[in-house]
Amino acid sequence: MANKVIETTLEKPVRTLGGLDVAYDEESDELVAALSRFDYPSMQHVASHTSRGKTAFPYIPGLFSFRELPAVLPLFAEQDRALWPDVIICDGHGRIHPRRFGLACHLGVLLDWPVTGCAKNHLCGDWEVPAEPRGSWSPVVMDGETIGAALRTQDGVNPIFVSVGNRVTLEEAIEVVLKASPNYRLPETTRAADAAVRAALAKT
DNA sequence: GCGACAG
DNA sequence: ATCTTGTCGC
Repeated sequence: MANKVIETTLEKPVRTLGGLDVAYDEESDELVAALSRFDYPSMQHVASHTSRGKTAFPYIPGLFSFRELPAVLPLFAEQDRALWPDVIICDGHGRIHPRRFGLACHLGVLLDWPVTGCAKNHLCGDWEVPAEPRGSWSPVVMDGETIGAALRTQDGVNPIFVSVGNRVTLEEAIEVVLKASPNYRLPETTRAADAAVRAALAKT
């Protein structure tokens, strides 16, 4: 499946951005997935919608997509492709993965759509701490190949990990994620999706 | 054998 | 991811 990842420049200018996140309720084995939508590059929040499901796979590092994708896919199946955000930002890695096929790649290949990975923590690969200023980044290398970047989205905060999911270049992924993170460590897309899943899970 | 390990 | 008090810093 990793061979099906297409690492190319975006085909059209980005006008909308999407963000994904999932929240769980261990007690009921229920989970909620959310897709947030933003105008780009204005980063004005347009809307967020959620989908409920049942946990059916445990969390295993390296097999993350098998846990979250079943809950995420319905968010796209319910919509016309023309309404999908131009670029989707996942809350997990893309090519930064032992088999170079993380959640963002898996979703990107299944949808055949531009997707970028954006994780809060390191999974694999060697990297150096980037310079302090916002926008600084350093490559994440594995087997001599650059598979992603450690990106500083705000001065002095810990870097986040950006990597190609599908149909974008690493440089484009870094630019989009940085512009989507004007005020906080995480992209507005991820923050909005996170707020949506928590709110939905709260009223259960 | 030992350490690392997205959410 | 989720739980959960106090604490440090702007």
